[in-house]
Amino acid sequence: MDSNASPPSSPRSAARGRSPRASGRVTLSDVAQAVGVSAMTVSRALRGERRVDPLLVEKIHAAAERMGYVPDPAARALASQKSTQVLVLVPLLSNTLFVDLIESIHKVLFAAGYHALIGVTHYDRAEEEQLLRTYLPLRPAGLLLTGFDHSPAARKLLADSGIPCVHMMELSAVDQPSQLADQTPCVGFSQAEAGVAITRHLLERGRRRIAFCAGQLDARVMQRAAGWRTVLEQQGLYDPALELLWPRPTSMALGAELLTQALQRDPAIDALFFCNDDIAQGALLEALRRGIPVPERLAITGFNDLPGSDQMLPPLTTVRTPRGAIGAESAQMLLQLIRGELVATPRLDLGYELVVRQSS
Amino acid sequence: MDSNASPPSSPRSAARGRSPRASGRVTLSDVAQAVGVSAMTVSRALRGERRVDPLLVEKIHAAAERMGYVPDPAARALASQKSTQVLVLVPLLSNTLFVDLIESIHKVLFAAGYHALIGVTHYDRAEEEQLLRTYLPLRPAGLLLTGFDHSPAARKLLADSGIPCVHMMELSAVDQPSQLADQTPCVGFSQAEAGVAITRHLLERGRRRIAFCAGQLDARVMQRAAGWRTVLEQQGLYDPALELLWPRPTSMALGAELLTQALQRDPAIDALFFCNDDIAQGALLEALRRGIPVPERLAITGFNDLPGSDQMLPPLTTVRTPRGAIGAESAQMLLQLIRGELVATPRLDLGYELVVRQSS
DNA sequence: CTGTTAGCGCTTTCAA
DNA sequence: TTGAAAGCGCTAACAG
Repeated sequence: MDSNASPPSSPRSAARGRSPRASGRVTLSDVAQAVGVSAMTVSRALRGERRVDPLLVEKIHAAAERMGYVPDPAARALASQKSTQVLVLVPLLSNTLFVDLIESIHKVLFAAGYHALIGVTHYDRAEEEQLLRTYLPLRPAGLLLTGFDHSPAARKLLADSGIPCVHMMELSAVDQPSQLADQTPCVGFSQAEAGVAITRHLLERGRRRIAFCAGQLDARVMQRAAGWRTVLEQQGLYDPALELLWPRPTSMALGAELLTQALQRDPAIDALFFCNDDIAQGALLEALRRGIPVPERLAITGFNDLPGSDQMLPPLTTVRTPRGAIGAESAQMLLQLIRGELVATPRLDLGYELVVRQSS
Repeated sequence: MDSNASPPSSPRSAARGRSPRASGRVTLSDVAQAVGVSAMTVSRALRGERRVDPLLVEKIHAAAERMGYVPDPAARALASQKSTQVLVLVPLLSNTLFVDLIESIHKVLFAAGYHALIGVTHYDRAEEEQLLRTYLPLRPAGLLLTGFDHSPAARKLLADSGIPCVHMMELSAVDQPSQLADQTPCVGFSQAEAGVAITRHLLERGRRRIAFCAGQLDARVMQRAAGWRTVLEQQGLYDPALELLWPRPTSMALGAELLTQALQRDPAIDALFFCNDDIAQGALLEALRRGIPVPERLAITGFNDLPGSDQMLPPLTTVRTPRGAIGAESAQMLLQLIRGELVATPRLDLGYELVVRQSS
């Protein structure tokens, strides 16, 4: 046979002009050729697989570095059916709570070579579902979702995808103490217990008519409400008129509004338990404006310990929620799931801390 | 030839058991087979290319829908060297400013079939550079960056990538009014002019000793400072002692601290121009705590008109920045660049609005 | 420990 | 207007 014979043999090797479709980037086989090994070996070496000659590994790393090789995530995702993206869905970015959550997630994932793809649901199950439909085809390596409140279709998407998923901020219900807990991976704390703690604190301070004021009535807010209600019912102090629920988003202005409404509805109210610090801050300022002494005439408490709560007049009593830790631990747990490792505590309770300042 | 003859012909067609590497998802050829056309036609039809029989288009859409076909972004990116991701880099998420920016970017991009990939630089050029290194290989369709302050290496990465890019929040410098402006695409407003406007307002209110108090000394803050300085110099009122610059992040607590420092340094100061609303709010609360009458004894102004500024005691005078519009217009401009369209105004000035409330 | 082969699912290119 | 062929850059699967 003539060695000048046509195509079949080594199609890429002598290719100087490259294929018309080539992207121009340095590829795995470029590096392989330079080092004098196969592309597969380079692939293995660069991914840090075992069973590659350490000397080769070194040479390959050097060549890759020198040639400016950067792996192509699309090719990798297509070939391996995996990506390094982790989809993170939060309800909102305008609450520092979720920003803190995201920051710590990002830190843990990034260090492990994964990337957070952030989606915002605006507390809307339909929007969450659409985001899942949009981003699941990207084959994220894992999912980090806020809460458990998903549409049935979203649940199905999640289940069908088979992608590991950790739920953040709240804990799955444990029906019977004697019974084994639900094994759905989740990291958070008991929102209901935190609601109980704040309410008990107000009772200890001698408050009798404690109103619960909330906006943005998501599942977690309602759990706090349940905690509050339980305590008041135990004490025979519960009255439905003490429940001020506002379905739309929270804001400082809403706090002023709810304080006004509460006192109009029942002037005997002596404490306001707000579901979030931002409305509590607004209420505090409204009290200042109207000359209502806090805490003497009215105790005010918030939730989450957001920036500025310690600066208020008076500083706001609140519950510090461990969102940084929740983000970090969720990401860590997800990484374990992605790697197929056993998760020791798939239902991780990180607790909360009552921060008593001068507003109560 | 025996029709039972082996492989070469139609390798995929009769494949029931599929290849061992197949992902299980419905592919383009599945749809093609169902409709009885080639995969190429399905590809064209689904992407809405012209020159496909309208009847076929309809049949193909129906089949795709029925079979649950979802395009594979990785395969698409690999084959076309394009993705639908747009990389959005912001300094911070804990400032509502950037959250508003992101929200409106997301809305515009999502509607056009693109997705925002959010990265946070923490005002750190090295971190920005690392993010670019990490995400540029994803072949984002475009880039949306905050400001113009990039490391030299980052500049090179940007230039080499050839990916369209719009800079947000500030405007490129125009050296000579008569000269053609720099054509780097950007959407924002003149930070310096806004600084001038606030300072003039304070002068009009009869203030003489106006301090500039800032944290997080990024380029935009320094431009506001320059505006302030220019005005004071024109009036012969400039004094370096009036400049209180704090390199670390802003917070309400910092506002309290800077107010204290300013009055210690010079008790004659009669106005404080804060670079951001959060520190201004902190200062306002500190004034309240110390019984300093605002604005009688001390005028206080902020920047950005963040949530809560209208709730303060007294409500805060500030500059409303058009971040929503900046996000939307930047995204729109980027889409034009991606599509190779001509951009009418590559340097888009969206202005600002002085919001005079009772603190000045 | 290393290499070969054969795709992943899509789109570019060119021909009909 | 449609299709066939080829390949984007990488890795799974199997040999050796």
